[in-house]
Amino acid sequence: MENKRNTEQKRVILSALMNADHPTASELYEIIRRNNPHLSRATVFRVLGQFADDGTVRRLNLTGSDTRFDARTAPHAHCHCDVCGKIFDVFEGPFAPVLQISDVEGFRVSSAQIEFTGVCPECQTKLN
Amino acid sequence: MENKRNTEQKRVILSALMNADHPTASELYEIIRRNNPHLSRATVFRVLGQFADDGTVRRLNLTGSDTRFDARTAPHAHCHCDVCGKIFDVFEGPFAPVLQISDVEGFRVSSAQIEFTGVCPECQTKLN
DNA sequence: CTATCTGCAAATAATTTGCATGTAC
DNA sequence: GTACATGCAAATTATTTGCAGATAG
Repeated sequence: MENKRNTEQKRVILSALMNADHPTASELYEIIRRNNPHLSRATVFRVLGQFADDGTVRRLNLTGSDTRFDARTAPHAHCHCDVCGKIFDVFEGPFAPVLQISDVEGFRVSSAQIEFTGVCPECQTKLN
Repeated sequence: MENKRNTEQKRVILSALMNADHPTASELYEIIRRNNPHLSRATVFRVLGQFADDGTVRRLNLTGSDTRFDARTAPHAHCHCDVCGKIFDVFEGPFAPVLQISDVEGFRVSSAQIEFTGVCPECQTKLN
Protein backbone atom coordinates (compact mmCIF):
# COMPACT_ATOMS: atom_id res chain seq x y z
CA MET A 1 0.00 0.00 0.00
CA GLU A 2 2.97 2.25 0.48
CA ASN A 3 5.62 3.79 -1.68
CA LYS A 4 4.17 2.83 -5.01
CA ARG A 5 5.33 5.60 -7.25
CA ASN A 6 8.78 6.75 -8.13
CA THR A 7 8.70 10.50 -7.66
CA GLU A 8 11.26 13.24 -7.86
CA GLN A 9 10.83 13.88 -4.13
CA LYS A 10 11.53 10.29 -3.20
CA ARG A 11 14.68 10.28 -5.31
CA VAL A 12 15.86 13.53 -3.78
CA ILE A 13 15.19 12.31 -0.23
CA LEU A 14 16.92 8.98 -0.67
CA SER A 15 19.89 10.54 -2.35
CA ALA A 16 20.21 13.16 0.37
CA LEU A 17 19.99 10.48 3.04
CA MET A 18 22.77 8.49 1.42
CA ASN A 19 25.03 11.51 1.64
CA ALA A 20 24.04 12.51 5.16
CA ASP A 21 25.19 11.23 8.52
CA HIS A 22 22.26 9.53 10.29
CA PRO A 23 20.08 12.63 10.22
CA THR A 24 16.73 13.10 11.86
CA ALA A 25 13.85 13.81 9.49
CA SER A 26 14.04 17.49 10.29
CA GLU A 27 17.79 17.64 9.79
CA LEU A 28 17.43 15.97 6.42
CA TYR A 29 14.68 18.41 5.53
CA GLU A 30 16.97 21.34 6.28
CA ILE A 31 19.65 19.89 4.03
CA ILE A 32 17.27 19.15 1.17
CA ARG A 33 15.65 22.52 1.46
CA ARG A 34 18.79 24.34 0.33
CA ASN A 35 18.49 22.91 -3.17
CA ASN A 36 14.79 22.07 -3.14
CA PRO A 37 12.94 24.86 -1.40
CA HIS A 38 9.57 23.44 -2.42
CA LEU A 39 9.96 19.97 -1.02
CA SER A 40 7.94 20.04 2.17
CA ARG A 41 8.83 18.89 5.64
CA ALA A 42 5.73 16.67 5.76
CA THR A 43 6.90 14.86 2.65
CA VAL A 44 10.27 14.16 4.22
CA PHE A 45 8.58 12.63 7.27
CA ARG A 46 6.13 10.68 5.11
CA VAL A 47 8.64 9.33 2.63
CA LEU A 48 11.21 8.40 5.27
CA GLY A 49 8.48 6.52 7.09
CA GLN A 50 7.54 4.61 3.96
CA PHE A 51 11.14 3.81 3.15
CA ALA A 52 11.67 2.53 6.67
CA ASP A 53 8.54 0.40 6.49
CA ASP A 54 9.47 -1.20 3.19
CA GLY A 55 13.08 -1.76 4.20
CA THR A 56 14.71 0.76 1.89
CA VAL A 57 16.23 2.54 4.89
CA ARG A 58 16.63 1.85 8.60
CA ARG A 59 14.94 3.75 11.37
CA LEU A 60 17.28 4.29 14.32
CA ASN A 61 16.30 4.81 17.92
CA LEU A 62 19.46 6.12 19.43
CA THR A 63 20.28 8.22 22.44
CA GLY A 64 18.78 11.64 22.02
CA SER A 65 15.11 10.84 21.50
CA ASP A 66 14.57 11.97 17.91
CA THR A 67 14.26 9.22 15.35
CA ARG A 68 17.18 9.04 12.94
CA PHE A 69 17.48 7.39 9.56
CA ASP A 70 20.23 5.37 7.93
CA ALA A 71 20.51 4.46 4.24
CA ARG A 72 22.92 1.65 5.06
CA THR A 73 20.79 -1.44 5.41
CA ALA A 74 23.52 -4.04 5.93
CA PRO A 75 23.65 -5.18 9.57
CA HIS A 76 25.91 -2.96 11.62
CA ALA A 77 26.26 -1.40 15.04
CA HIS A 78 26.38 2.29 15.95
CA CYS A 79 28.83 4.14 18.13
CA HIS A 80 27.50 7.40 19.50
CA CYS A 81 30.06 9.91 20.76
CA ASP A 82 28.91 11.74 23.88
CA VAL A 83 31.30 14.59 23.20
CA CYS A 84 30.88 15.54 19.55
CA GLY A 85 27.58 13.76 18.99
CA LYS A 86 28.77 11.98 15.87
CA ILE A 87 27.43 8.55 15.05
CA PHE A 88 29.76 5.94 13.58
CA ASP A 89 28.77 2.83 11.67
CA VAL A 90 30.69 -0.30 12.61
CA PHE A 91 30.24 -3.41 10.52
CA GLU A 92 32.86 -5.70 12.00
CA GLY A 93 33.70 -6.69 15.54
CA PRO A 94 33.02 -9.20 18.28
CA PHE A 95 29.41 -7.97 18.40
CA ALA A 96 28.75 -8.87 14.75
CA PRO A 97 27.40 -12.36 15.47
CA VAL A 98 24.78 -10.83 17.77
CA LEU A 99 23.27 -9.05 14.78
CA GLN A 100 22.53 -12.49 13.33
CA ILE A 101 20.82 -13.99 16.37
CA SER A 102 17.39 -15.32 15.44
CA ASP A 103 16.20 -16.66 18.77
CA VAL A 104 16.45 -15.34 22.32
CA GLU A 105 14.81 -17.61 24.87
CA GLY A 106 12.04 -18.52 22.46
CA PHE A 107 11.61 -14.96 21.24
CA ARG A 108 11.76 -15.04 17.44
CA VAL A 109 14.12 -12.22 16.46
CA SER A 110 13.65 -10.42 13.17
CA SER A 111 16.18 -7.67 13.72
CA ALA A 112 18.74 -6.50 16.23
CA GLN A 113 20.13 -3.08 17.04
CA ILE A 114 23.32 -2.42 18.94
CA GLU A 115 24.35 1.00 20.13
CA PHE A 116 27.58 1.82 21.90
CA THR A 117 27.81 5.10 23.75
CA GLY A 118 31.12 6.66 24.69
CA VAL A 119 33.91 8.81 23.30
CA CYS A 120 35.23 8.61 19.75
CA PRO A 121 38.99 8.46 19.03
CA GLU A 122 39.12 12.05 17.85
CA CYS A 123 37.46 13.42 20.98
CA GLN A 124 39.69 11.28 23.20
CA THR A 125 42.68 13.00 21.65
CA LYS A 126 41.22 16.45 22.17
CA LEU A 127 40.48 15.69 25.80
CA ASN A 128 44.17 15.09 26.52
CA MET B 1 23.88 19.70 40.73
CA GLU B 2 21.01 17.31 40.20
CA ASN B 3 18.77 15.24 42.41
CA LYS B 4 19.99 16.59 45.69
CA ARG B 5 16.97 16.21 47.89
CA ASN B 6 15.03 13.17 48.87
CA THR B 7 11.43 14.12 48.34
CA GLU B 8 8.16 12.27 48.55
CA GLN B 9 7.70 12.68 44.79
CA LYS B 10 11.05 11.12 43.97
CA ARG B 11 10.27 8.17 46.20
CA VAL B 12 6.86 7.70 44.61
CA ILE B 13 8.25 7.94 41.08
CA LEU B 14 11.08 5.49 41.65
CA SER B 15 8.84 3.03 43.40
CA ALA B 16 6.24 3.22 40.61
CA LEU B 17 8.95 2.72 38.00
CA MET B 18 10.21 -0.39 39.75
CA ASN B 19 6.75 -1.88 39.53
CA ALA B 20 6.06 -0.82 35.95
CA ASP B 21 7.10 -2.38 32.68
CA HIS B 22 9.47 -0.01 30.84
CA PRO B 23 6.97 2.85 30.77
CA THR B 24 7.32 6.17 29.01
CA ALA B 25 7.27 9.21 31.28
CA SER B 26 3.64 9.84 30.39
CA GLU B 27 2.62 6.26 31.00
CA LEU B 28 4.27 6.36 34.40
CA TYR B 29 2.54 9.63 35.14
CA GLU B 30 -0.84 8.06 34.40
CA ILE B 31 -0.08 5.19 36.77
CA ILE B 32 1.15 7.45 39.57
CA ARG B 33 -1.75 9.78 39.14
CA ARG B 34 -4.25 7.19 40.34
CA ASN B 35 -2.85 7.29 43.86
CA ASN B 36 -1.16 10.68 43.74
CA PRO B 37 -3.42 13.08 41.87
CA HIS B 38 -1.26 16.06 42.83
CA LEU B 39 2.04 14.82 41.50
CA SER B 40 2.49 16.70 38.25
CA ARG B 41 3.45 15.43 34.84
CA ALA B 42 6.34 17.91 34.66
CA THR B 43 7.78 16.49 37.86
CA VAL B 44 7.68 12.97 36.43
CA PHE B 45 9.62 14.15 33.37
CA ARG B 46 12.04 16.17 35.48
CA VAL B 47 12.72 13.50 38.07
CA LEU B 48 13.07 10.68 35.55
CA GLY B 49 15.57 12.82 33.67
CA GLN B 50 17.60 13.41 36.82
CA PHE B 51 17.51 9.75 37.77
CA ALA B 52 18.69 8.81 34.29
CA ASP B 53 21.49 11.35 34.43
CA ASP B 54 22.77 10.20 37.79
CA GLY B 55 22.48 6.52 36.92
CA THR B 56 19.61 5.61 39.23
CA VAL B 57 17.58 4.43 36.24
CA ARG B 58 18.23 3.74 32.56
CA ARG B 59 16.83 5.73 29.70
CA LEU B 60 15.81 3.46 26.80
CA ASN B 61 15.62 4.41 23.16
CA LEU B 62 13.64 1.59 21.71
CA THR B 63 11.48 1.17 18.66
CA GLY B 64 8.49 3.43 18.95
CA SER B 65 10.08 6.85 19.38
CA ASP B 66 9.04 7.75 22.93
CA THR B 67 11.73 7.51 25.55
CA ARG B 68 11.18 4.72 28.05
CA PHE B 69 12.66 4.17 31.49
CA ASP B 70 13.94 1.09 33.26
CA ALA B 71 14.69 0.74 36.96
CA ARG B 72 16.85 -2.30 36.32
CA THR B 73 20.36 -0.98 35.99
CA ALA B 74 22.24 -4.28 35.63
CA PRO B 75 23.40 -4.80 32.03
CA HIS B 76 20.76 -6.55 29.97
CA ALA B 77 19.24 -6.64 26.52
CA HIS B 78 15.64 -5.91 25.50
CA CYS B 79 13.32 -7.93 23.32
CA HIS B 80 10.51 -5.90 21.83
CA CYS B 81 7.50 -7.86 20.55
CA ASP B 82 6.07 -6.42 17.35
CA VAL B 83 2.71 -8.04 18.00
CA CYS B 84 1.80 -7.27 21.61
CA GLY B 85 4.30 -4.47 22.14
CA LYS B 86 5.66 -5.95 25.34
CA ILE B 87 9.30 -5.44 26.24
CA PHE B 88 11.25 -8.26 27.86
CA ASP B 89 14.46 -7.97 29.82
CA VAL B 90 17.05 -10.60 29.02
CA PHE B 91 20.14 -10.83 31.19
CA GLU B 92 21.77 -13.97 29.88
CA GLY B 93 22.63 -15.13 26.38
CA PRO B 94 25.29 -15.14 23.71
CA PHE B 95 24.95 -11.36 23.45
CA ALA B 96 25.87 -10.81 27.11
CA PRO B 97 29.61 -10.33 26.46
CA VAL B 98 28.80 -7.51 24.06
CA LEU B 99 27.35 -5.53 26.94
CA GLN B 100 30.83 -5.57 28.48
CA ILE B 101 32.75 -4.36 25.46
CA SER B 102 34.83 -1.32 26.34
CA ASP B 103 36.51 -0.56 23.03
CA VAL B 104 35.26 -0.61 19.44
CA GLU B 105 37.91 0.36 16.94
CA GLY B 106 39.38 2.92 19.30
CA PHE B 107 36.00 4.22 20.40
CA ARG B 108 35.93 4.17 24.22
CA VAL B 109 32.64 2.57 25.14
CA SER B 110 30.91 3.56 28.36
CA SER B 111 27.65 1.73 27.79
CA ALA B 112 25.98 -0.57 25.28
CA GLN B 113 22.36 -1.15 24.40
CA ILE B 114 21.01 -4.16 22.57
CA GLU B 115 17.46 -4.40 21.31
CA PHE B 116 15.96 -7.40 19.60
CA THR B 117 12.77 -6.91 17.66
CA GLY B 118 10.49 -9.78 16.75
CA VAL B 119 7.72 -11.94 18.15
CA CYS B 120 7.50 -13.15 21.74
CA PRO B 121 6.75 -16.80 22.55
CA GLU B 122 3.20 -16.06 23.61
CA CYS B 123 2.34 -14.21 20.41
CA GLN B 124 3.94 -16.96 18.32
CA THR B 125 1.53 -19.41 19.89
CA LYS B 126 -1.46 -17.18 19.21
CA LEU B 127 -0.44 -16.80 15.59
CA ASN B 128 -0.74 -20.55 14.97
C1' DC C 1 -7.72 8.61 -16.45
C1' DT C 2 -7.30 7.81 -11.58
C1' DA C 3 -4.97 6.22 -7.63
C1' DT C 4 -1.16 8.17 -5.37
C1' DC C 5 1.57 11.95 -3.93
C1' DT C 6 2.64 16.40 -2.44
C1' DG C 7 2.39 21.00 -0.24
C1' DC C 8 0.47 23.72 2.98
C1' DA C 9 -1.42 24.80 7.18
C1' DA C 10 -3.62 23.24 11.12
C1' DA C 11 -3.76 19.55 14.64
C1' DT C 12 -1.48 16.34 17.94
C1' DA C 13 1.56 14.65 21.23
C1' DA C 14 5.68 14.70 23.79
C1' DT C 15 8.63 17.21 26.46
C1' DT C 16 10.41 21.59 28.41
C1' DT C 17 10.24 25.91 30.76
C1' DG C 18 8.97 30.23 33.62
C1' DC C 19 7.64 31.44 37.73
C1' DA C 20 5.43 31.64 42.28
C1' DT C 21 4.97 28.73 46.17
C1' DG C 22 6.41 24.85 49.04
C1' DT C 23 9.82 22.19 51.68
C1' DA C 24 14.18 19.35 52.78
C1' DC C 25 18.09 19.99 55.18
C1' DG D 1 16.78 30.43 56.48
C1' DT D 2 17.78 29.27 51.86
C1' DA D 3 18.72 26.66 48.02
C1' DC D 4 16.49 23.29 45.72
C1' DA D 5 12.01 21.13 44.29
C1' DT D 6 7.27 21.15 42.73
C1' DG D 7 2.84 22.44 40.44
C1' DC D 8 0.62 24.72 37.10
C1' DA D 9 0.04 26.58 32.76
C1' DA D 10 2.11 28.26 28.80
C1' DA D 11 5.73 27.44 25.35
C1' DT D 12 8.45 24.46 22.32
C1' DT D 13 9.47 20.82 19.30
C1' DA D 14 8.69 16.80 16.78
C1' DT D 15 5.61 14.47 14.04
C1' DT D 16 1.00 13.64 11.92
C1' DT D 17 -3.03 14.70 9.38
C1' DG D 18 -6.86 16.83 6.30
C1' DC D 19 -7.58 18.32 2.09
C1' DA D 20 -7.23 20.41 -2.58
C1' DG D 21 -4.39 20.45 -6.44
C1' DA D 22 -0.52 18.00 -9.08
C1' DT D 23 1.33 13.88 -11.39
C1' DA D 24 3.09 8.96 -12.29
C1' DG D 25 1.90 5.05 -14.68
